[in-house]
Amino acid sequence: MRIEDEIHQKEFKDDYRRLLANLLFTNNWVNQQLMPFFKELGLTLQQHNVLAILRGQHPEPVCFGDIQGRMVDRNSNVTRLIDKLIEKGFVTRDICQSNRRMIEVRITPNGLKKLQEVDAKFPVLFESFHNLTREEAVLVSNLLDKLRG
Amino acid sequence: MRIEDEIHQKEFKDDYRRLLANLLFTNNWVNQQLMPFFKELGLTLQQHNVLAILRGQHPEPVCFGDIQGRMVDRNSNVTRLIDKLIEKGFVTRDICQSNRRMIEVRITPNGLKKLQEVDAKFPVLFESFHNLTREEAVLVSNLLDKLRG
DNA sequence: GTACATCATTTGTTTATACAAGTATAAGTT
DNA sequence: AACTTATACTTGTATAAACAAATGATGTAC
Repeated sequence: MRIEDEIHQKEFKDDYRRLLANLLFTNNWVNQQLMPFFKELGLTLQQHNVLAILRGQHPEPVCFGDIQGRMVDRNSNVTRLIDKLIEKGFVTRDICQSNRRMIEVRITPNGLKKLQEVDAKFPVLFESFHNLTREEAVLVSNLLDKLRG
Repeated sequence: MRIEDEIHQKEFKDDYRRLLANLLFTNNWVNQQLMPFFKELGLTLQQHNVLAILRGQHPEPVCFGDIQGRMVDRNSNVTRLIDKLIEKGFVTRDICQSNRRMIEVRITPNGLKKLQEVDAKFPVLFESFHNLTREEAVLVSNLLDKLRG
């Protein structure tokens, strides 16, 4: 469905403004599919992002700064995210002995199990993305890279 | 800059997951340019969106439902957005006489002036968008339309 | 015209975001 | 060693998002 129809706007002043509206609108659209998906699994999008980062380094620990630098949403407050994940038993935190300012975060077996649960249900989540061919997905992704400069 | 480098991830499992990460990341990137821009002008992104919708119908009023349906971010609480805009003197609200459940919202001269102020500074905001050619902007926009189905 | 469903907006509550300021450790300087 | 600066994380706070429930006006069925 064209963005003009989605937001009941006849036309945009130029193609760049149309793209801006489309990006923001599409992001909301994506989020509204992601949020209930992750909620059902007892995670938020950001919490899942952190777990995936930790699994990527497992069994090595990751410190807060590295987590932040690898997160899709850079504005997340890592301290509070990790607090939540500890509550749920998905990660552990320890003071790094070589630099006591840093915190070593590790994913637990329970955290890994939760990620497998997420992975098992991923195909459902990605159904809508297959409205684009693989080639188109690559094309959009590369153009977004170009947009950011 | 490639999304892989932005979030320090070597590779993605598939092109669709890469696109998902790229969409979310790019949206955050866009927002971090938009937010300070609008903040400096005393508006939020959603408040500006409402004002632009009202200007589109001016001098006709717009009711809450129509505002919601035209907003880029559908989750916004229109009641509270309008409250803020009234505080700032940019809109007025009146009960619709033909259907007293509805609220007629109108943009004020001050609201129009604020929008002109925004428009005057828009070119700066859109500089980064010109990393894409007009053709590329159209292409991405159309592919996003296709993605949503 | 009373009862019931629907519609348009409002309010409440919980959680998350944005941003600034604070604390503790480490590293560099004189 | 004392002093400054930078680093890595924490805390506080004000605002906004998400979601459910409530209010009040209108339309519809009987």
